[in-house]
Amino acid sequence: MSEASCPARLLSPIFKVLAEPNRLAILCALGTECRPVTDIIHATKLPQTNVSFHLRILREAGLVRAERRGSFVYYCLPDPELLAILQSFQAWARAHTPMLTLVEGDGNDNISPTKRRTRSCG
Amino acid sequence: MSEASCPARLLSPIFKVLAEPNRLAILCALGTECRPVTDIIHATKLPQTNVSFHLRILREAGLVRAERRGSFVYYCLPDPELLAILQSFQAWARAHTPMLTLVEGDGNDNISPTKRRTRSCG
DNA sequence: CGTCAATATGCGCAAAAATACATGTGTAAA
DNA sequence: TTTACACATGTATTTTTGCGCATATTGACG
Repeated sequence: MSEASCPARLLSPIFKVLAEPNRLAILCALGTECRPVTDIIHATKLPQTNVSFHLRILREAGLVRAERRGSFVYYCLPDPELLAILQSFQAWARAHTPMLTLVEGDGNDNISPTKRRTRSCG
Repeated sequence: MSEASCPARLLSPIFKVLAEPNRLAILCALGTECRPVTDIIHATKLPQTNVSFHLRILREAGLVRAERRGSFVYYCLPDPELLAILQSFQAWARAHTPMLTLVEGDGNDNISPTKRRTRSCG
């Protein structure tokens, strides 16, 4: 059980691509359809060069696919299941991380582990 | 469909935490059990300060929980479902990204979209 | 109380990554 | 072929982030 069954090296580059808010916004803007870059620019309100920059990273990671149609380049997800996975992940996040835009938490997320002795996990 | 249903702002910080290979390795080293930091250090072969550094980030993200037992601090996942989600993600990655440690791909992952006219998505 | 082991933190640095700006490329139409 | 539009790329700059080192804190023990 050294690292063969550990998804670290496999998932890390994908998570690194998905960690960028603008890239996630681009994926969401795409949804399940193919859309030209101009649409993405309008949907995300990002400058064109920035959108192209992120699209390249998404493309090289295999998270989007590009096809030219005339003078437009359409981008789409290679698999709609990716959106489903993202949403299930989102559901988990909603349930387990109170560190959102919520005004305040119970203060349990920023304690120093040196301070507690709860002992409920063992 | 502006950004309320878009998981960008919600998932981005979590992905950012998960994007670090050593942090994923720590999560994998934890598995479903609670283990003291020393165990994690041995399992990951990382220097102690580095492990503590990453553990803090994981803790503040709500991805691990810390409990002191005597002079040891045990870390564990707040929810075993996280591992399941990671594995489903891994399954998806295996199927959709040939950009792994594979010696070579079909060359379809680094093409410039300016070069192609496949037209199979419309 | 002094010491040791376990763990956390502050700081400086180096590497990486994101953004903006300028520019290049390709395609369609005049 | 010239112009205009859609998109990509290269470069410089700034910000972020991971790491190592030294050090501080905490608890067990004598």
